[in-house]
Amino acid sequence: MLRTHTCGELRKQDADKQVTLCGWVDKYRDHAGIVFIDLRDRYGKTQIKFNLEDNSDIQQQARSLRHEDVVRVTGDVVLRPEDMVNPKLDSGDIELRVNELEVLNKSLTPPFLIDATEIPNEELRLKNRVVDLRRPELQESMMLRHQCTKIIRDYFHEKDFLDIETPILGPSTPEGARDYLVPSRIHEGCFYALPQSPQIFKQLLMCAGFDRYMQIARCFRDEDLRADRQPEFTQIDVEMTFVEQDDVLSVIDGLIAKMLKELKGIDHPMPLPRLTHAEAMERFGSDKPDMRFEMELTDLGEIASQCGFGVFSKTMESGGRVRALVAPGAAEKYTRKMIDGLTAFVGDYGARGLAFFRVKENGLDSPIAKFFTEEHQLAIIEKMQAQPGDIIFCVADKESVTSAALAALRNRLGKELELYDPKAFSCLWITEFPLLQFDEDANRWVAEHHPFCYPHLDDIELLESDPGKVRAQSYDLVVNGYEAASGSIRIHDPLIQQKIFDLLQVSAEEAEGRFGFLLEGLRYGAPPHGGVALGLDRWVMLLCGYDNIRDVIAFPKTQKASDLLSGAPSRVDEKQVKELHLQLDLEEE
RNA sequence: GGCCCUGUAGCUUAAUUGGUUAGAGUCCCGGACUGUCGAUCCGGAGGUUGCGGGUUCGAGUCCCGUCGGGGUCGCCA
Repeated sequence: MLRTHTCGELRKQDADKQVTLCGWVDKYRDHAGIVFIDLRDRYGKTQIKFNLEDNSDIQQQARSLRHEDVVRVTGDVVLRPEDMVNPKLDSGDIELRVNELEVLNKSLTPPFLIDATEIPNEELRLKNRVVDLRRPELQESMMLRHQCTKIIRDYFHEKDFLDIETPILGPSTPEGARDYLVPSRIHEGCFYALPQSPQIFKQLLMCAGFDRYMQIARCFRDEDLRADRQPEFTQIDVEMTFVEQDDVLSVIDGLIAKMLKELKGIDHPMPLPRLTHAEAMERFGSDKPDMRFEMELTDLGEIASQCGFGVFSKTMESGGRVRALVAPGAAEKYTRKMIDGLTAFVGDYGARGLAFFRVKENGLDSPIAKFFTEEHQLAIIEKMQAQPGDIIFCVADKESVTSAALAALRNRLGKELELYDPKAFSCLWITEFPLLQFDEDANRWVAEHHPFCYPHLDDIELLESDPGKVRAQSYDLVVNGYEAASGSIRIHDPLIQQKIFDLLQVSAEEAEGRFGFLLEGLRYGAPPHGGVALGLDRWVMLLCGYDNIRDVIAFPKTQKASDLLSGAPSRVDEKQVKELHLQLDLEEE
């Protein structure tokens, strides 16, 4: 080793030792006669000093050191004078009195400073990711990510799970997200697809008797990006044999308890609370409600039907709904102009308007209050359990719009009104998702989760009579309003699997062609099985307290799915294209 | 595909809302300084205001287009 110690480990008790450190020049303070440098590596910082009286040659050389130079220094650990101790530094009791200096690599002037209190814009950071990754925030998020996967691997190992790898080059499957395709050189006109998840392969591992499987698996989806979505991301993929839903959930409960305890010192109530999909939609308008605060939706349909406000009564007549939420103490904080902003905001979710009432001691204050009798006003206040100073926001529309708009409004108000501790964690399971959803455009049923979910046992008969009412044995883990895991009990019976494909209008022939290898697996003694996949990136993001997944990925992609560091994706040689039997149809420049 | 925000020295930003030579901090370069730790002090360099066009006597500022970055709706089994 070129060093005897790291920059983070020297303490009082190391005084008088001769040591060698390597690291980056973090800060330098040149006083002519004495030069101080904070030397940095991933373990911490140690102040090193060059005294003119000790060695004028080395001291002279030290004066030319600049940010990010890489150096190796040897010297004596000395206690700092008592009044020169730096309490901000873990190693602040000591410093290194250098008597040998080797510049391992002189750095160009970095595009931005590592210790900057001002964070450079993200484009620049991504282009210069190597420098960016030296920033303490990213160093910490990478370390936390490692701790996280370490805990996960240990946990599943202790519970007899096997880590088995599945193919990256697989078949393209028709349902679901858009695939990233890889053309085959050997098979003309054929393509591999990168996995959207190892779903089918892990089911086959269950069929093969591996009983308990886990993998930290990279997944790829060629869809548009979001703050919490990257085209390639990492799942903690889990599958178990001879289990029911409760078994899967409690294994994950144990993992979450361990992660929150060991990484954040949090004792989350266990088992994690559960809510059916139907109840979540009714109470929060969302299948991923942020449970750090209350603010539930309330149905005002009864009053809306009777009132004199045409928008409300007509919505009810046409089979829509009028639902509302209470923004506690918002009456003073939200001006008319700000409420107009909220109206535009819910417009993004399809709501054509946002009715609001300021709650007073003896009634409601609103441009539309005149359409409501005193009796109705009091009934609304009673029903909403509103207090003077609150604002009641209502959306009247078809049910799906009231849900989407009010759920989004709830999240926004919760944040703006500071209704929760941003450092808190609140997890819950959402269960019993609908198995199918009717796609109006395609005029057919599509799988809500994926086509391998086992229907709820009580609903099997509905598959024929009323497919939209069939609940799946599926579940999502929601953390602070983010979908942090998702899974289901799978179909292990090829006949039921075929029935689902029929409903999805996937013909037997097509199913055989696309999923034949799964169906075949199910035919040779497939055991009941089920599993779940956790979004690792999102978990690390939440554990770090970030609202952006890129800060927990070493080399992330931009919203347009390019890597500003490597330049991917990029054009390739015509020769490579030809070898793959492809022809590019590009516009001439 | 839609909507919104954004782009000014290497970096973080200001520019009195269309008005003189685009200002500051930091970084960088030079000088001073033997106990700093956001070192301090003095001096210097550093700008095609992303790019292209338009309106105007005059554009960093307004308009159109375009490129990059971000947020979001659709999309994401």
